[in-house]
Amino acid sequence: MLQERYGRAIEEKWQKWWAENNTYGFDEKDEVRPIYSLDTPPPFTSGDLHMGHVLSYSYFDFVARYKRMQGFNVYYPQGWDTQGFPTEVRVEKKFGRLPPVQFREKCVEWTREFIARMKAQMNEMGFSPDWRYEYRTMDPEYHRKVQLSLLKMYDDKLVYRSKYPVYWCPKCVSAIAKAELDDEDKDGMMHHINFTGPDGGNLVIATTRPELMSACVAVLFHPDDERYRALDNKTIRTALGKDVPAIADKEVDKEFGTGLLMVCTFGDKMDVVWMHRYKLPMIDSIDQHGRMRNSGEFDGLKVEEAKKKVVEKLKAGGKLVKSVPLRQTVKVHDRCKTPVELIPSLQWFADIRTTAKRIKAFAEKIKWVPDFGISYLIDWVEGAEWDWVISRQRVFGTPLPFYYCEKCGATAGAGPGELPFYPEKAAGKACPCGAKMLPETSTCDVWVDSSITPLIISGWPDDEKRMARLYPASLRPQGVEIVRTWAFYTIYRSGVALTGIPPFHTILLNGNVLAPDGKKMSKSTGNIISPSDLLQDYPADAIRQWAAMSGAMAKDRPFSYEDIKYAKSFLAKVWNAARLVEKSSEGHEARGTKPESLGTIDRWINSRMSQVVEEYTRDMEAFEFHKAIRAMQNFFWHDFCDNYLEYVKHRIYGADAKAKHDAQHCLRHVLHDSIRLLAPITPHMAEELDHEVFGASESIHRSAWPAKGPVDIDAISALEKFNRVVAELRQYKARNKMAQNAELAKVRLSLPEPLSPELESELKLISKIKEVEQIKGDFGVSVL
RNA sequence: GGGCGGGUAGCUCAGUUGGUUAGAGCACUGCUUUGACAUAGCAGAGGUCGUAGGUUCGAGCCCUAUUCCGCCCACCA
Repeated sequence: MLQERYGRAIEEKWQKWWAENNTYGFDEKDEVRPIYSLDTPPPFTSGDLHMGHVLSYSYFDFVARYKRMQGFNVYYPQGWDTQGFPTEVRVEKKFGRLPPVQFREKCVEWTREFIARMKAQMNEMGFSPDWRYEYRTMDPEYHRKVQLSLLKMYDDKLVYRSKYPVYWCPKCVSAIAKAELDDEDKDGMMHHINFTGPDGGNLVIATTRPELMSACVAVLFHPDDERYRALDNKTIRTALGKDVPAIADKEVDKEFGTGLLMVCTFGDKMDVVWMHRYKLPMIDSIDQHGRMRNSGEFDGLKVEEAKKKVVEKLKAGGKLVKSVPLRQTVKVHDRCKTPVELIPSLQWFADIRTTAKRIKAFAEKIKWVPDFGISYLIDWVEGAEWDWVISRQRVFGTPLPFYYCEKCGATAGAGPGELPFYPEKAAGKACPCGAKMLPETSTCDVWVDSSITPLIISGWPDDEKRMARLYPASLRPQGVEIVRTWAFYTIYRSGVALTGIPPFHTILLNGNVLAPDGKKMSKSTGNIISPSDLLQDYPADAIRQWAAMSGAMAKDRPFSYEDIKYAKSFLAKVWNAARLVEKSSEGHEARGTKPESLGTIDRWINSRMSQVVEEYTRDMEAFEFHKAIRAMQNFFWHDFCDNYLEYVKHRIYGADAKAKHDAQHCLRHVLHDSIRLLAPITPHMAEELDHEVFGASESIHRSAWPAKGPVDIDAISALEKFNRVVAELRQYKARNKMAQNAELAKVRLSLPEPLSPELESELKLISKIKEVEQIKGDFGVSVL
C-alpha cells in the first residue's frame, strides 16, 4: 500500500536495500551478456559534492541504469583523484610543515575522511557505481601502475628529462603545465627607456619588465618600421651598458609601445621563441623562489623589489624617459593565482609535439557527443608547441620512478622490483660516468595519474584477460572544460603511448552549472547552491530529474528552481496517479487481454505508450535525457492523467465487468511501462512503485526495459478528435461555472467525420451527457 | 586575430530529415474544491523565431552576409 506522500525516507530505504542486495554488481564471470563499461571521472577529493558533480554524475548514472535494463552487464567503477596541491595546502595549514613521509601520511588520512563524506553524498543521490571497484590515485597500487606506465613511455623515448624554460610558480616552488595557467588582468607600468643607438643617439624601448634588462640579449623591431629600418644587424647598447644586436622580426607590433622591444630570454613566451629563432644566449635571471640572479647588484631581490630598484637607477641615470600606466594580462597559476615566471629548469617531460598527430587521429576514432566537442581537442592539439611538463615539485603525489646523475645528467628508470617507487626508500643506482645516481624526488602532475583510468579499471597491466574484456571503455563521460586536459592526456597516454587503442568508444560531454542568474557559482559571490541544501527540500529523484531536464549538451546552464519545482510536482503527479491505479486495481485479476478486444480509448493510450517507449528509448540511446524526460512528462501528465484517467473513472467505479477489467489492465500496463522508463532517472520512486503497486520482489533496476507495443494509428487519430470534443465540453462547463461532473441534457456535435457509436457512448458517460446529436460539418460543439 | 556554441513568449528552454494555426514549464489572469493529486484541474493572454538578402510551391530549420551574447585559443614587449 502506497504512503500518502513520496519523500526522502522512501529513498533512503531503497538506497540501503540496493547496497545490501548488490543491485549494481558487475558480473565478472558472465560471458553471455555484452559488457557496458564506464570510465567515470574520479572527482578531486575536496570533501563536498557540488552541483557540477550532481549534474554530470547524474548523467552517467542514467546511462548505467538504462544499459543495465537493456541487458548489458554494466561495469561502473568509481575512483577518486586524491593528490595535489589543494590538499597539501589544507593539511599544512592544520598540521604545519612536516617531513615528507609524515606529511604524506597526514594527507592520506585527511583524504580518506573526505572520500567518506563524498561517497555518502553520492549514495544520497542514488548513484549506482559498483563500489567493489573503488580506486584512489594515492594508493601504492595505483602509484605502481602510474610508474610502470611512465617507465614504458621512458623506454619508448616519450618521457625524458631536460632543461627547458617552463612555467614556474614561485609560490608553489614548482613547475606547472600550460593547461594550469589562468589569465588575470593587472594594472602595471610601461617604462620607456633610453638605449643607445649605433650612432650614439637615443633609442627608446618600451617594457613592463625593466628588472630583466640584465638578461637583455637583443632589441627587435618590425622589418617595415621606417623609424628603425637602418638599425638592422647593428649593435645597440642597453641602458645598463651592454651591447646587443638589433634584429628585424615581423612578429613585432609596430603600433605597440615604441615599436622597439628588448628580448630578455625569459620575459615571456615570445622571448623564448625569439631566443631559439635567433640563437640568442640564454640568461636565466630569476630563481625558483622568484628572486633575481645573474643581475649583479640586484641579485637576491624579489622580482617586484628589483623592478623598483632598477627603475630608480635608470631614473637617476637619466635613462628613464617616462612611465605610463598599462592594463596588462598576466599569466597566473590557476590554483594559487600567483603570477608565473618562465624559468629554465630540469624537469621531466612527456612528448607531445611528435605524438600530436596520432593523438588527433585517435580522437577522431572516438565518437564525440555532441560532435562539435572534438573541436576543443583539435584546437588544443594544433596549438601544442611544447611538450607536457609532467614533474611537479610537490610531496603529495605519485613519485616519478627515475634516477638521475647530478654530474653528467644521465637518467635511468627504476627497476621493476622497486615499484611502487618511493625516493626515500630507493636502492640507488650507479651512473656509467662513475658517480652515484640520485632518486628523483619530484612527483607527477595529477593528470599523469588520471590519464590512465581506462587502464586502471581494466586490470592493466597484470590481467590480460580482463583487459581484453574491459578495454577500451564503452563510455567516457566528462566535463567539457577538461577536454584539453583529461580527455587529451588519456587519449595520449592510455591510447597512443601505452596500448595503441583509443581508450573509449564514446565520449559524452557535459557543461557546467551556473548560478540561477547565469553567472559562475563562486564563494566570493556567495551564489553557491549546494546539493546537500537542495536535499533538504527536494527528493533525490527531483534533483536527478532537474539534471535530466538540463540536457546533455556540452553547454553551461543556469540552475533553475523552476525546473526542480516542476520535477518535484511531477513526482507527486506520478505518485498520485499510482495511488489511483493501486486503488482501482482492487479485485483485478491479471489474465490475458488481447489488444484487439480493447476499446478505442484503451487502444489509444496503449498506442501512445508505445510511441513514448520508442521515442524515450531513442533519446536515451542518443544521451538526450532532456528530450526523454520531457516526452515522458508530457505523456504521463497530459495523456495519461488529464485524459485517460478521467475517461476510465466511470468504468472503474461502474458495474460493467469487462469494461472495468480492461481499464484496470491498461492503467497497470501504462504505469508499469512508465515507471520502467523513468527508472534510470527517478530510480527510488520507480523502485517503490514497482514493489508496492506491482508486487515486485526483484529490483526494477535489474528488470527488462519495456518493449515497444503495437501502435494503432486509427485509435490515435480518433482520440485526437475525441479529446478536442471533451476539451470543448470542459470549457463550456468552466465558462458556465458548472462542476466538471455536472450533467448536460443534450449536446450537438458538428464534425467532418462523425464519432463512432462506441466513442459516442463513451463521450456520454465521460462528459455526463444524456443525449448526443451528430451532424456533418466543420468542427463545433454546442450544448442545447 | 582564430575556433566553437547561441540569439524562438516576461523568464528558462524544446523544436527530429524544410510541410497545416511555432510548443513546454515557470510567472501572469479567470474559473472550479470534481471519487489520485489545490504540490491539482479547466481555460485565457502573451511570439513579425537577432537583422538583411537568397534557394524553394513552402524556411524557426538550408545558403550568404551582418549584428549581439557566451566559452575556448593565440597575442598582450
